[in-house]
Amino acid sequence: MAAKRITKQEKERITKILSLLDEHYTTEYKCYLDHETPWQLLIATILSAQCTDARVNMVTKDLYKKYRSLEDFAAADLKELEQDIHSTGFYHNKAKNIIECAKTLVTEYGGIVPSDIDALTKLAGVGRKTANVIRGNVYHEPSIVVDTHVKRISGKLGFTKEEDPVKIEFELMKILPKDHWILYNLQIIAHGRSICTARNPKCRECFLFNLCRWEGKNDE
DNA sequence: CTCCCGATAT
DNA sequence: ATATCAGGAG
Repeated sequence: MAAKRITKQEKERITKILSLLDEHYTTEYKCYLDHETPWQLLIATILSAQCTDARVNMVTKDLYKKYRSLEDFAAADLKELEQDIHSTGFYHNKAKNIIECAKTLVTEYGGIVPSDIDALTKLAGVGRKTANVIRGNVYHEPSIVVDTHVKRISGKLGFTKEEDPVKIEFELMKILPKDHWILYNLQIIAHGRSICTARNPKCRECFLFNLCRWEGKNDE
């Protein structure tokens, strides 16, 4: 794999951005989705598609009291589970996927969430983003999670011009140091929620203002 | 590319 | 009223 050629100035800009992110946000590998076990994080992440993590945490709080194991989810009644997760949206697909995913984990993986990217993405409702969340937060394997915030903000920062999440993932792997791969996602989510929001980003309050390449900066 | 979909902020 | 939220599958 040919290394992406980056100018010295660009490398310094990236280093400054990462160090400012470290300064303002967490440097812990602490996930924003509440969970006690790997399989709980997997289900929470499936539920998090197009839904705020605050909402997911409200739902999982009761969900994990009712369904105490993967076996419970595997044996769950579809309509009942749909009601249990209703407020997260996409509840038909999510409920169906969670049950199928739980069944596969119980019957084929002995109830253990795999760390292999291919094994993970074969599970129902688990795509590349969810798989990388598990790899990073459960197994601490360096991985780049490209969610809506990483996609939006990486583009604005000038880290990538790609639109496809997989291409963005590989671009970021080339320019970000490996020890920041997991952290980058967590910090960008925090930044994306507080300052670099999708609508009306608060560029004036942004500590990355002078390092950002976005041409639509609102700076009066 | 389209569909899935409720809750919330603007 | 509408855009957006830790996306994934057909």
